[in-house]
Amino acid sequence: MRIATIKDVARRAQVSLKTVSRVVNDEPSVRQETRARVLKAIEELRYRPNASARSLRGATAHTIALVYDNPNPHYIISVQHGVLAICGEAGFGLQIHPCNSKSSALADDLTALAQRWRLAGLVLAPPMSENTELLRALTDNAIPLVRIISAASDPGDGYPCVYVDDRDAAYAITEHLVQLGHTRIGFLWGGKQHRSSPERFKGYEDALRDYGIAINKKLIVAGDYSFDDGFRGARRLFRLKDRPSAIFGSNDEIAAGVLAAARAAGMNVPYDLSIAGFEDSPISRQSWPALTTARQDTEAIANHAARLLIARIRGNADAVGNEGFRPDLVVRGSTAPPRPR
Amino acid sequence: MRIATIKDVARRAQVSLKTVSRVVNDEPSVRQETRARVLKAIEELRYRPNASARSLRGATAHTIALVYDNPNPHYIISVQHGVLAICGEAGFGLQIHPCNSKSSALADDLTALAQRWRLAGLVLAPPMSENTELLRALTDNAIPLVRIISAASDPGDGYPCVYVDDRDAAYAITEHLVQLGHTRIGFLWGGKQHRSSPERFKGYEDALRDYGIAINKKLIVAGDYSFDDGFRGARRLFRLKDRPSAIFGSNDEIAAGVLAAARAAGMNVPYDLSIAGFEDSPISRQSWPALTTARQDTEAIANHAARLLIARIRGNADAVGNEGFRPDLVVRGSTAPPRPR
DNA sequence: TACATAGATGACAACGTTGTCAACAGCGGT
DNA sequence: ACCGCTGTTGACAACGTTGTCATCTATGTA
Repeated sequence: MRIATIKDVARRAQVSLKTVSRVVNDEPSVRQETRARVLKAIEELRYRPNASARSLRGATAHTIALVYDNPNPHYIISVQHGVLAICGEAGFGLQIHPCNSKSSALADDLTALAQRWRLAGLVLAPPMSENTELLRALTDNAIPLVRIISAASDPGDGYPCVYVDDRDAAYAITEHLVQLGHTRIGFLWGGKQHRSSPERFKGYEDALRDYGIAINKKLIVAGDYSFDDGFRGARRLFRLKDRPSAIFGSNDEIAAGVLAAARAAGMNVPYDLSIAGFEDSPISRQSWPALTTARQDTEAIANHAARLLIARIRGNADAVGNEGFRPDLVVRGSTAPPRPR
Repeated sequence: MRIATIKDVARRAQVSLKTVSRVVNDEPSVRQETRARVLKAIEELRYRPNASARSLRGATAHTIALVYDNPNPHYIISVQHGVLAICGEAGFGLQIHPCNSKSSALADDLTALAQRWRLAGLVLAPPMSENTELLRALTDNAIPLVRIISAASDPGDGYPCVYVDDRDAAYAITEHLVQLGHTRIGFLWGGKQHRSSPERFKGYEDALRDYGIAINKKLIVAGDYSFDDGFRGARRLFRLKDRPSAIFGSNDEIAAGVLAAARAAGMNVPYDLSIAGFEDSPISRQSWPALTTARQDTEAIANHAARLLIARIRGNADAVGNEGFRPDLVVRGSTAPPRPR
């Protein structure tokens, strides 16, 4: 069965192509009666505008891309759904584009992608969103973009963004541990190329300083936002003469790794060791005990990013970022006061 | 900077539009020398064919959609990446389309989607792939599709598919438990609308029968492929007078729920209780002890589905499904011989 | 009555690409 | 010299839509 075109609708409704176009695009100056006739024809023929023709006529396709390189499926799916929801409302399509953030050809790849599909713009997830060189290359090619970054405020570098205050949330988590009575609190870093890592560390550092607890470098271990790194990092901390009584993992995966290591070492969480994560990903709820963490409303963040991008595409160059998303502390069973010595 | 079109290339290479088109599409009958001249111009102008124009000219866009309604992010991401890899090779774009498998408007939604974007075809993930009514509606609208299903062989109902032999793998898992010495083996069902659920149950049933162990209905609990159902189901089994010594959860989420319930009940896994899952999702590795499970190579399965779809789109209507994917048993720390009474 | 004004509608071109067909050159065979 | 072939190239239309401009009608005003 041939798919109906605007021509078929025009013939059936006894009007010109242009009038149908006007009805479809909700343009004014169509008589009520005419509009009704056209709508009826559209309905009867099950007419759907051809996106290819539309985008050929206009300068760009009504499609944006989501660019990411992040091993965390739950996070990515949330971002995807958040962006998709807005795309759906706005009549935009979405292309997903996982890629290698370390590739030197990234800028060329993305430019080629955008040109090939005449993409209207890009949403960049971390860590791509924090690669200034890339941002400049894309901007030089006049590709609209919005990025999701970790920062306390809009960095004001001219690249539009939606920002999440990881520092503040990490502060809250550390504060929670301190208030439980912990003073020896381990910290496991996330990946270095993610800006969220130093932000979260800063929150940890600031909280300790504010509560008058000295930073102990031995309690701080590098890592890469992975379960295995959490496991290894925890083992390293367990070998210290003076073990930490609490460990703050830079994300839930790391914290789950710490939990596994604690279990392997025969420790009883939270009594022998408190553990906190970050993100409120499913793994934090599906551990036993469930992990204290910081809830990030990733879908809302992605909603915001997509809305911002589409507003800019539509010509509202002043459309501005958010007032700042701030993850909320979620206290669960993995944290408790330290065991008295 | 304006994006170069085929016209610009033609002008610069001193040839006609059509000749450029021939070079771009690797058509024969272009002199070596001409081809080189055109390629040079393409390079210099960084020309990229406009996908919208191409698809407007042809019958459909070079874009397919992946349709799913599955709460498991790891599974979905794997399928996405598997499909994307093939799309990349073949020069196809991908639209992702999460949806509600229970929606009655699903067939209409998908038809509208396909028409609007002039999609070349659909890849359907479970459980959409197992909804015959939907398949018929799509086929009636001449929308090419390939589905990923759970079955021991191609059902031969005319809808092309890639199939995964869940029954066989579930048999292997059950056999593993039996061979460890378990005779009271609990089974937690997955979601009813997933065809994989009865398949996995069948594997459990068949193995028990083959080893002469009577099926005990009390040990079989309904569920929905979720952690929480695993938790609840396990608690129910724990209340039995004669508890199972092993529990087979229909997927890793369920098994992780069982593990949490066991932990909450103070049991020592695997000595007090053996637990097995299905899928080899990250949660199975990130539990402690890590879960015995069946490894599904989801990306390879998705690769295959995408290849099959694209072959059919390209006119090879006889392109046929796989020889059957069969998940492999992966033995980890969560299973051990039962404790002697 | 004439005239300006606004509202409704349509004709037409253009977006970038590819399929169809025609043109032309060079070649070997009659 | 003529024919028919093959290989190479280009002119042109068409895909479905929307922006531009022109036309036409009805209405209100001088």
